[in-house]
Amino acid sequence: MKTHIDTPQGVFTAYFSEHGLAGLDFPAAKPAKAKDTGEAKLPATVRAWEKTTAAALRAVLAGKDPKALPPLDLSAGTPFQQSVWRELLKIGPGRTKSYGEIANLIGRSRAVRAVGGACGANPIPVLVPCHRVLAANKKLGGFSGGLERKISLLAAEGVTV
DNA sequence: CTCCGCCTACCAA
DNA sequence: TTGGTAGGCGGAG
Repeated sequence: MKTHIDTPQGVFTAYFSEHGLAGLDFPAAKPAKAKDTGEAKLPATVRAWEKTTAAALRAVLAGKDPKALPPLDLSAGTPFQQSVWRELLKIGPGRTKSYGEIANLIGRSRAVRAVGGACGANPIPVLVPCHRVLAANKKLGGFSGGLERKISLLAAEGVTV
């Protein structure tokens, strides 16, 4: 199910499955809709997750470490992608790693390019910090959500490239 | 099997 | 330094 989360950077859209947060979308470039009243119908569990998600999201956007994350439902990804995403969760605010380092950490030192693919397939940007992964030369690589966003997120954490 | 990608290391200008 | 490139790997069709 889908809900909207208000942040200083705009309204994000969160998707929840029966297992937890399954996806997150950046605010639409153009303001699609203004309000959402469907939240009143959400099950208590989902509302709790949403609350945690909102707090965590705002924390990261502010460059801080989220105290707690909602349960994440990464089941949509392949085993390889999930291992990459779990590795990304270990990167703290203001810290970065290269695609090659991630590859090493998950035991696929040569699968560098594949790691990039996994990052691009990340369904939960921001909370699963795909933006803290830079190219080998410590330069910006790419970012499916738009390089602008990657730059902003890093800037909020005090990282410049 | 083929094609593509948020990569890299390497080699030629 | 900049630019082109081939290798390597997982995912999608």
